[in-house]
Amino acid sequence: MTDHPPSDADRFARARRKQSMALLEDYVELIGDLIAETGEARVADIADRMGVAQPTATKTVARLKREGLATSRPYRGVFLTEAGAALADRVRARHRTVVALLIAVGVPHETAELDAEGIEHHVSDHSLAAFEAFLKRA
Amino acid sequence: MTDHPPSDADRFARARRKQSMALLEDYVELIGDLIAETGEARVADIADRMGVAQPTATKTVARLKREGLATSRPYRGVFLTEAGAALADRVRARHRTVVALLIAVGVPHETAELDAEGIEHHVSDHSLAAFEAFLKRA
DNA sequence: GAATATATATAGCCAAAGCTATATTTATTA
DNA sequence: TAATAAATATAGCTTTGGCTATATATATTC
Repeated sequence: MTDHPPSDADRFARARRKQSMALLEDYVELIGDLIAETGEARVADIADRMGVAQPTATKTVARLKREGLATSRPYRGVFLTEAGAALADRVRARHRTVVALLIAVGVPHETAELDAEGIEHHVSDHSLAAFEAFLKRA
Repeated sequence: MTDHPPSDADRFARARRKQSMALLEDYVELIGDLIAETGEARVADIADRMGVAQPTATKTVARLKREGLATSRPYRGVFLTEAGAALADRVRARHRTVVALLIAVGVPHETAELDAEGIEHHVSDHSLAAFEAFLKRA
């Protein structure tokens, strides 16, 4: 039971859920990058790299903390929890695979990077595995 | 000039713009489908197929009207403008191509349909052309 | 044609993600 | 160390996209 093909409504609901994760994924990946690059993730740098105003970044960091992905103390930098760091790693790997697949099917490099930014959040583990298999045999 | 490679902020801003179009694209496609299938697009049917409550569908139809994509009169069905119908056609074609590409690289049919729902909105015309070329020579 | 059922609209709520303006805290430098 | 600069936080606004509850209009059926 519960094995009927997904309805339109099911598919849309799924896409909405993925979308609500997308921003969190981008933030944890960026915070991981900043820590790797500069040793710390400051709210001002996060805002700058995300292309948003500083209070917007502050607010989203608060959401990351609520969701158990990051920690921070007032007027100090932002850090990833274990869960946040693990998510960042998965997101980074998925991003690379999506870009590689796009290039493999003929999308120019720069376009691949641009489109991947939105696409990656909607690629399931199932599809990701298929992409990796395709890239291996291509 | 203005030809430096896109920054992170540029890419994120682009993905945000695409996302804000996504819901409108889904609605016009669905409205087009309903009209094709049943001769009319009623708010109750739109809500049902989108998997949202009826007032949510009403509100989004209002936004479609504001954006010049649809028309409607109180307690009557919803219709697409020329712009709305043209968008629906483009969206439908893009959806088919994205599903076909996913299948071509080895993603199972049902997963392809599920993932395409979110992915399609972030596939640029440039990538779409590459997908079509790949499918042709595959 | 009046009663009932169905469909649509409206009111009012919530959370997310953006913004500007301003207060506060931390860091730097004169 | 006091003044200044820079970073962060907070307040308060907007739009979008959800929701429930309820009012109103249209359709149906007795």
